[in-house]
Amino acid sequence: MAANSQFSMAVHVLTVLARHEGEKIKSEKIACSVNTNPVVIRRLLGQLAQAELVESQTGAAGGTQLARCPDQITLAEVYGAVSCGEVFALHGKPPDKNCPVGRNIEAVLCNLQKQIDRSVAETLSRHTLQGVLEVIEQERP
Amino acid sequence: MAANSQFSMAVHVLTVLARHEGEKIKSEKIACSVNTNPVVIRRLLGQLAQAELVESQTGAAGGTQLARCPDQITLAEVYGAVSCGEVFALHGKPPDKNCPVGRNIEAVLCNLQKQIDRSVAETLSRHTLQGVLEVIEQERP
DNA sequence: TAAAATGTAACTAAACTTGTTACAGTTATG
DNA sequence: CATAACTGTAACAAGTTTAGTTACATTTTA
Repeated sequence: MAANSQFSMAVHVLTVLARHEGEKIKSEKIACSVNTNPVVIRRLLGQLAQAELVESQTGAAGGTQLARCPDQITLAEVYGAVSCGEVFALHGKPPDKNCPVGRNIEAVLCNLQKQIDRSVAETLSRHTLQGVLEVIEQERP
Repeated sequence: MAANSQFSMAVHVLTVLARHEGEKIKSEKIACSVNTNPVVIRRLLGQLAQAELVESQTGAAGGTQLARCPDQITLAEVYGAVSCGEVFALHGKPPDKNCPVGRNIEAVLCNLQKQIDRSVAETLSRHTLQGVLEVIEQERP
C-alpha cells in the first residue's frame, strides 16, 4: 500500500471538479469515482485548498469546487500542493566525515535533487487541468 | 526510515570505488564511509553488478571495483540500476469505471509518468561519475 | 431544530526500507 | 591442505509511511 499516490488522486479529484465547474461537489461523490473513502478525499482537498486550488464550503448543501478555471491550473501546482517530496531521499544516517566522499557527497546529491525537481516541475508545468479534461472527454468511447 | 535512499547510497558507493580505480574494495570499507552495515552495501552492489556497473570477486582478497571508467558511467544508468521506481504512484485501487474520469484517468497518468521518467533520465544523463568525483576532490578543504 | 455536509483526530492494517544476525560458498595464502 | 577472509543471500526485527476506517465536533441549509 505504501507508495504515495496522492498526486494521482489529486489529478483525479481536480478533473472530476473540472467536469462540473460551478457546482459544489460532495466528497462522497468524488470518493466514489476514485474508489476510496470520503475522508481520504477530504484530507486531500484540505491540501488543495491550502494551495488555493479549490474552495470548500461546510454545512448542508456544502461541497467543493475549483478556485480557478481549469486552464489556469498547471499540474506543477498540483504536484507542489500535495508535496510528494523529493524524487529520491538523501542519506538516512549522515556519512562518515573522515572520508572525503562522505564529507562532500551530500552537497552533490542535494544539488542534483534540485536539478531534478526543477526538471519535473518544468515537465508538469506544460500540462494544465484543462488539457487533462480534454483528453478525458475525448477518449470517452 | 522508510524513504528509499538507494540512489544516494549508490552514487556514494560508486564514488568511493572511483576514487580507488583498479583496486578491489571491501564492502566493510565502503560501509564505513556510508555509515551503514556491510550487508546493506553488498545488497546494493548486487544491483549495480546486475547492471554491469561494478564487478565483485568472492573469497579472501576479494572485493568490488568499477566495471567501466568513471567517465563512462552516467547517473541515469545508476538511477536505472537501483530502480527507485516511479516518481509518483498510480492509483492503489482501480478507479470507478462507470465514471468517465475513472475510466480514462489512468491512461493520462501513465503517460505523464513516462514523460517525467524521461525528463529525470535526461537530467541525470548529463552527469557522469567522473563529474561527481571531480567535485568531491575539488571541494576537499 | 433537524439533517447534511465538511474538518479533523485517532487508530488499524499493510507495505516498504533499513539494519542485523547467521551461514553457505569461494578464494588467497601460509 | 587447512585456515582465514571475503562475498552472496536468506531470514527476521524495527521504524516509517500511506491508506483506510470510525467517530465526533462544527457549520450551514431548510
